[in-house]
Amino acid sequence: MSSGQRISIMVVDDHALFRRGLISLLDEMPEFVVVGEAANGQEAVENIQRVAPDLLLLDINMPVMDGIQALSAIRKKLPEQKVLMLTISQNDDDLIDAIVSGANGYLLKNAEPDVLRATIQQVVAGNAVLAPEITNKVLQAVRRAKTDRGRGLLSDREIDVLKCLARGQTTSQIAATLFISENTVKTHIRHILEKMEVNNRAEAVARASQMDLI
Amino acid sequence: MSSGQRISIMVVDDHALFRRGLISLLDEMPEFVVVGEAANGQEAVENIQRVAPDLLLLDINMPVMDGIQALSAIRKKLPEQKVLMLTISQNDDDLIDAIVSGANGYLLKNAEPDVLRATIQQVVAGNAVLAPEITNKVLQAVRRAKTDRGRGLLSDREIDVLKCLARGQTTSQIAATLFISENTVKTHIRHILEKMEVNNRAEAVARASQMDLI
DNA sequence: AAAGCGGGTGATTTTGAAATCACCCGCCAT
DNA sequence: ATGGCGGGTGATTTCAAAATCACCCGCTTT
Repeated sequence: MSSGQRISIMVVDDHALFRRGLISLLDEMPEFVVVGEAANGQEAVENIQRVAPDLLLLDINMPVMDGIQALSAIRKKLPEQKVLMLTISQNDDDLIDAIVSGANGYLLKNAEPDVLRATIQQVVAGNAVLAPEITNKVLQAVRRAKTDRGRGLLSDREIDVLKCLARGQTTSQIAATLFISENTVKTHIRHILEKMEVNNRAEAVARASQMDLI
Repeated sequence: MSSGQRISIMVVDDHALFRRGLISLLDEMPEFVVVGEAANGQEAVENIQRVAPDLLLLDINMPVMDGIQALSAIRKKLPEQKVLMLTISQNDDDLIDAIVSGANGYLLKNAEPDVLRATIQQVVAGNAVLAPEITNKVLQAVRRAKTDRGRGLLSDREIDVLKCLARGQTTSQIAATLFISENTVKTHIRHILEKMEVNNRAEAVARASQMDLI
């Protein structure tokens, strides 16, 4: 789409009244032109190449084929296609699935028309845009992922030792607390330092704290 | 801060000219009042409780103590403190470290004043806000994390089998391809279905494709 | 000089996952 | 009835990580 031309949009939603209302709204905006519509994901996948919109507005919860499956299929066929999810779902799994499947944006249906307009323009311009509440969820997901990765990195015993370190215990105190020898504690600490790629126990504790491991 | 009052801000940046310029800019905005400043993370940590701003504007690359370390320390002391990173760094590690350490927003120094104004208001209102380029990076990080988790979930052999399944091969064809018995292939498939929490091989292939495992 | 501390190298045993395979069953097509 | 297919249960061997411990060294404090 060259400079000055209108952005072409395809709208996918199973609720006819919502879809048609949205199309009316978009048609009233001089920057956009609605070039296609579909009532479920399967229709979207079947028609998108023929319709060739600049941007696909895609609901998630739909019959026949949901928005995530449709997105996956579309992403395979059209790697550069801009897709903006427009849904009521704030469900973490839906959100992560949408992102993993290649969504360029995620907006909630409670957004104001002006927000939709600005978001469409941003996404077409190459930026990822999330609804504010969704951004919070994504950041929380990133934090959880880091904590989970950390937990997967260290064994239960190593975490035990790390917790003792965080309480300021010495090697011999930790040995007494966990009923193991000092030499065992030192070996666990060695593995902790290796796995976390840090140089000493203070750094390990700082890193573990940051990762919510302890 | 009650309705109608100005948002109080503390600015942390090691470059005096930038910091002072930013403070002038913020002071010109009727919605804000700058109540404190610091030239490094350590000063920020030391002073924030006394200063008690509604929002902390925090650079990352600073001497003495960087913004990430400061953020971690501040987050421990003041779990509800709003912190908006303001940095030039688009480095993935910095970004993830900031998020993991509890940043409420991440803005780049190339943002326009109006964007800064709107972002501060959004963050104080409880929303997480990221610069557009940063949102893209976060989404990519989420995708990578999912793929990495998938790779960590399955052994190399299981991935081999999954790739064969994706090519449409049958159990006996896979056995021939990998030089193992059909029974071995079936065991691998069983473990794949268990680990991915799916019910059949088609679902496993769909999920693996979505996760960029194959 | 000795004790206490953290950091380092090396070893052995145990444990659980990985990788292998056999066999059984139901369904469908021939 | 038979063959081909996917799904299921169970077993054995191998291997790498987990968990354990011994010993040595340098530094600091007493």
